[in-house]
Amino acid sequence: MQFTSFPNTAIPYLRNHPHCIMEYNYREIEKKWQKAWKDNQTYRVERDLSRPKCYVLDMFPYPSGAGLHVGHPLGYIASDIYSRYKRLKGFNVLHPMGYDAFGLPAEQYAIQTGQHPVVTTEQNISRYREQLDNIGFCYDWSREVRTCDPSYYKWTQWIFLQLFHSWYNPQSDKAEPIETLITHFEQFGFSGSEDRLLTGDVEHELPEFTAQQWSGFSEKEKSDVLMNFRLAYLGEAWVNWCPALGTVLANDEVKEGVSERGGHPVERKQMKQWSMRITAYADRLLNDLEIIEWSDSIKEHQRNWIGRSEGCSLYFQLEGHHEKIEVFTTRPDTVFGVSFVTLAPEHELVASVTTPDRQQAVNEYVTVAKNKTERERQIGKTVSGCFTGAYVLHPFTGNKIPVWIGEYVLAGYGTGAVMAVPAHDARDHAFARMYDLPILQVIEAPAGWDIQSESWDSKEGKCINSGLLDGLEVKVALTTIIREIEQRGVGKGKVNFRLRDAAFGRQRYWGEPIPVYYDNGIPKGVAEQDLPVILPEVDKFLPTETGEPPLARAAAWTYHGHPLETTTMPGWAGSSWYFLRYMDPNNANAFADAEELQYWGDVDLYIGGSEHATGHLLYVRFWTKFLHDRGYVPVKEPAFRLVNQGMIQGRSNFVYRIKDSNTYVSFNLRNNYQTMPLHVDVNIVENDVLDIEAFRVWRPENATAEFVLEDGKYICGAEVEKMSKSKWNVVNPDDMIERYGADCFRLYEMFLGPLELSKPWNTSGITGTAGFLRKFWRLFHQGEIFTVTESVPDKKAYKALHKLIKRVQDDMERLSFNTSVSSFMICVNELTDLKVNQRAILEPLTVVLSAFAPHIAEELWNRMGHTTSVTVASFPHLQEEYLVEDAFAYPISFNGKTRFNMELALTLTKEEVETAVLQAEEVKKMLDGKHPKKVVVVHGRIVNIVV
RNA sequence: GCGGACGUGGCGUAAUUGGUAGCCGCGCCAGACUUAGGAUCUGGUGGAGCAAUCCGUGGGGGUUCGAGUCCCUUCGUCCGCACCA
Repeated sequence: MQFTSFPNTAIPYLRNHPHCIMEYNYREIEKKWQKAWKDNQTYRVERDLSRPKCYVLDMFPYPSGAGLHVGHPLGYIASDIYSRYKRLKGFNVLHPMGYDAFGLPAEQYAIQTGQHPVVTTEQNISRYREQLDNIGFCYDWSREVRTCDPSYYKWTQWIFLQLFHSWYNPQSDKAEPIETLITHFEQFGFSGSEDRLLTGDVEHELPEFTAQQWSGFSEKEKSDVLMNFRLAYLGEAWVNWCPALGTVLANDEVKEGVSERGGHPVERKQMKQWSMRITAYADRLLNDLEIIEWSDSIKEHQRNWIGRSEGCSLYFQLEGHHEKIEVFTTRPDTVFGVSFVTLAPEHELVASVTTPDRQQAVNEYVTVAKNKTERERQIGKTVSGCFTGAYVLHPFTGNKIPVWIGEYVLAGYGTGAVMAVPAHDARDHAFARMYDLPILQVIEAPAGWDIQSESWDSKEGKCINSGLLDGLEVKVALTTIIREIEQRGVGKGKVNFRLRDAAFGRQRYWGEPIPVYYDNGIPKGVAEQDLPVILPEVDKFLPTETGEPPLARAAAWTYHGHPLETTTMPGWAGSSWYFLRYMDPNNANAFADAEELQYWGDVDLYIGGSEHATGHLLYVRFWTKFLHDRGYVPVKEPAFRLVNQGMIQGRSNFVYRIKDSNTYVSFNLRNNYQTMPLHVDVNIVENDVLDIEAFRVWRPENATAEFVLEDGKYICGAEVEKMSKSKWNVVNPDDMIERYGADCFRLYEMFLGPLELSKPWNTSGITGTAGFLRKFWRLFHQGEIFTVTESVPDKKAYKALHKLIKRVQDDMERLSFNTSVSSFMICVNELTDLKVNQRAILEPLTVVLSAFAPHIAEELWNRMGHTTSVTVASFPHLQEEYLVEDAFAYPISFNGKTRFNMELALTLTKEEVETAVLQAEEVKKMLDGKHPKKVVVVHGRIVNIVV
């Protein structure tokens, strides 16, 4: 373990002047030790093969202009405590922090003010750092990373190039260099859409070619073919276009049809676009959820987002055309119930299959449907559709089946076409009812079920009217029909995913440049040795007059004379691998050294918000798996254990003004008047009592305010809302620390409740933890004098201490921080009652507390004569013998109801306890001469007498 | 609609394997010290009742000697996803 020696100046501070600070002066103590830790680089961490590693990571923040409120540090405090605990337990703990510094808000601000995002980002970062430093975290700041730093994004670009130069081989089930694919083409060519090489989101047709044809292709043709396989690729894609932000957004950046940042409308648009083939990893992303310890809710979100469904594709031959319509269905067992086929309005066959007489109606319908935004489509859930005039032939019966267009069919899922079975699908049913299409029952429904008025969607029942399937249960029918479909060559068993490839290009300035240039229209990766491609200066952070992204404004935005890509990477690029950079943050030759990667491995504990469930947490898993496939990192998953801290909500306070007056009525009297509730700054309210003087100066118009009081006080109303400026309920950690100290603040945040739970912030409770720290401090002082004795403590004192040690150990593994804080309180209460001031108790107690309240612990540790930091102490060894009891007050219950307690030696056996209990006077009285039916004795727990 | 989380005093919460429900803290009540208290310290505090006692973990049912904890059912709150074929 690294030995941290303290400067000599710190030592006489205490021993020579033991009485110089008599009361707990947190301001002085905290400032002093924060400086000492910094000067001594106490939290610096190096690879150390002699000790087990532990990697504790916080999701790094986006440094916004608003700074931190009390909700933000919750997870940081938890991870800090855990890190300190693990250090005391002998682990070499990597606990870094950095900034996710590229992103939209800084750029929007830049557009409004002309201020360069570098400047505002820098300012926001220093503000964040100041606030973080106040709390006394044990981050190794020498490892800080910023995603906007060229020495960092050089490697983000490098990883992009690896993705660009790789493809996913379904045979080896991993990513490989694109060269292995080229070799394959050179030898075997490509056998078209049935080729097993196609993976992920490659649904569109890629014509087959022979090896010979391949070698005859031009460079451009080869590039176009390979683009269908690269893991980072440029392709036509339906994207979420946000006109207000002037950029494309990924699916997870769109919530309810509007942009997550700013709430602007988003529309579907087909664009040439850089994308990430995350769909190639869909199965592994799903399956490996089994091997990681993440919360059920996050895993469920990811499963939901990936959306795996098993079924089959099925071709319907168009009558009078040589084309077929391919549908995807999870219910091929209902194929005999198909009464029409529905295409998405965007489906590519719509134009060619529509008959002349239907042309006008179809055109009108498609135009209306296409122009609707996603949001409008979601809101207007009315059934709508249009007949194309075309027919397909049923693959089994040969019957003619009409082809319709329906808005309820999504272009982006499956093949954009469905076989409609109205009898067994509620959506098809609604459509059929609307347009009076036949409803053919093919699965038995419960007796009395009217299939004409409601569909039977359940996967239960026997097949009827289904030829070869008749009499089979659904589950059996499914496998039977898929086999049959494949034998007839009309389709094949298939797994479909909801997950789409991720849009990667952003038409914005403040992001990593994509290291690609165009050589005669052929996209090529910038050479590794030329990285990083530095973000250029531009005159304005706006698109060009011709609508090109801001980077097109940069002078000489070229690479060896070729134009460079003008879109930039999305916010999630830099955060998809930062956990790796922390292991070796200053490496100029690699994103991280292989030995560092090997030593630190994966993140042991990752703490962050659940809002990243389907964005960051999916992408970081994807990139990790990719880098693993290509042999760059040893781990398959970035984080073994993930915990989502709950949100801290605001607790707003209200005052009640009488209408058209400047008079305010106290809460319980408000209904006697016509009043209007108004938010009042929670910082001038304590325990719901308004500080009237502060209120008068809060706003000029309040100077003359009058009050209707109750019991001489003005009581405010309260409500739990989101913490936000406009609601005047923001509580700033700096204010809390100024008033109560960082240690107190840390304890209180943890004391609020379980880490994962969302809860409102209520400042009143903090006096409890403040009182605890004073009480703790008083254990070490007699009046004004620091007094810790060498005498031998009472057994009871040892018991109190070891009870605490046991609790904290257990709690740390469960991440139950709130119960630990309460155990500290119990312990200090007990030690105070016992008047304990012995070193043998107080020293280990200080070490245990140091993980939670490091400043006060360091100070007292120092006062006890130590010249090294408490952070390099060892967690006290639990001695169970102090916890052993020789007697136990058995609760004696009758029929499960406890009546009284009986103190009995724990050496007594079950039988002896039973005898002793039955002889007791109280028991005889309760039994009133009757014989107990049964006596249950649980040793050391309870006695239950059944009468 | 589907999925997840959760319902315990006035409030935040605790109860580790099914074994004394309400630990710890806030608030509240009383007292001490004080010119004063939004300071500090001490004691009390689930509800009803003078009391013995009774009731009590959203509601109902079940398993068990024993259920806050397990099972079924129902209601409510929060969070996801949502025409995903």
